[in-house]
Amino acid sequence: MSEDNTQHCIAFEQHDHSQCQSQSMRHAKTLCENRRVKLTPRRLQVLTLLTQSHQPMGAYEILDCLNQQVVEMEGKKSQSIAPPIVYRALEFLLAEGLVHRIESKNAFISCDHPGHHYAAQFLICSGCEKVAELDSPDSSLLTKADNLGFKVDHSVVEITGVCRDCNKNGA
Amino acid sequence: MSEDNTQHCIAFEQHDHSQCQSQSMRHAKTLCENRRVKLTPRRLQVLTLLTQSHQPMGAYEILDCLNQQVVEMEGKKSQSIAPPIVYRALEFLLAEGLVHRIESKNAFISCDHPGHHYAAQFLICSGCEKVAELDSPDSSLLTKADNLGFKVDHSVVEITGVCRDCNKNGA
DNA sequence: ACTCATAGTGTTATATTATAACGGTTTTAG
DNA sequence: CTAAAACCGTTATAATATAACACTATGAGT
Ligand SMILES: [Zn+2]
Ligand SMILES: [Zn+2]
Ligand SMILES: [Zn+2]
Ligand SMILES: [Zn+2]
Repeated sequence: MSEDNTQHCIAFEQHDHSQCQSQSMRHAKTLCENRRVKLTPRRLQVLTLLTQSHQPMGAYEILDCLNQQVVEMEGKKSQSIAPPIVYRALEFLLAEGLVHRIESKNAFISCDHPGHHYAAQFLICSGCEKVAELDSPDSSLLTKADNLGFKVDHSVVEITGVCRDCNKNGA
Repeated sequence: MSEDNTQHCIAFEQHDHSQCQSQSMRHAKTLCENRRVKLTPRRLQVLTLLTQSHQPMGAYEILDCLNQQVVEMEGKKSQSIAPPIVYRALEFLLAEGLVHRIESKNAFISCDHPGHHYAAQFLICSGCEKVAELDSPDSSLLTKADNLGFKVDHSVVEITGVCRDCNKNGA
């Protein structure tokens, strides 16, 4: 059973995030082209916000950002955007595995590792509020479920605690 | 690593539930006495509902039951109970590990295995809507987190799929 | 028994998160 | 050029959760 224990949690580590972000966006575009699904301007706008922050955002937080951008673009005249617009974009992004929902925070985060989105696993630091996706999800749980004759559709794994950096600093 | 694979998920199995329920209640009472915390009438009332159903209930579903009971007791005259009453009872029961929150359903379920409530793990059947708590939670995930220098406070593990019975029947 | 502190309860109002329903516009397939 | 489907925008409302305040019961110390 001894799997590779060298996990990388990019969101907890120093990294060139502007490159990380543009890579995510490129990846998303390719993925949508390959699947013949449409990454429309709205969806792109929401995904861009999420990849930029690299952290969970609430639906209404995203909504506020969109409205900000509307003001900047069009000068304060125009109507403000309504919740369904955000939820619909999120629905698409979730379905394509480009975004995950963090159930214990009612929030959404862009996927770091498209490919195993059906079994994403997260570490959530209560110190710095950062959330990191495990890059090699643990499968022993799913195996156990399988042994019970349980056919897995989707798994939610969210571990809350204090990350290494916050442990160092807080001590 | 080869752990015991003989999981029992009592909520998915035939069992004498009225005995299961009264045992849970006895256990809760003893636990509260030992800890010198008060299982007040309200808290008892909410816990009773949850152990009776042995399934997740939403806060407002619980609220409706309470109001039902008020009507039965006092004849329809009296005021109806308000949300904070339920949420406060739940807050207590969660803190004592007598109840778990199912994040992916915004619902609450009584604990089958008081003792490891810090690391409960659930199987959620989308066929029969039953939810079962694993009686020996998998620890390999928590170990991985630990190896990353992450101090775990609380873990949420909720696996959605189709249980064995529903697989049989649905095929 | 009196007094204060604390924990529990009840009530009102409101915040936060999410969806239903409808109509218009754009895209796509035939 | 249509007709169907997908997408978008808007209004209204549903579902979930908490803030704030006042009252009551309990308990410890005097
Ligand atoms: Zn990054
Ligand atoms: Zn941290
Ligand atoms: Zn039972
Ligand atoms: Zn089932």
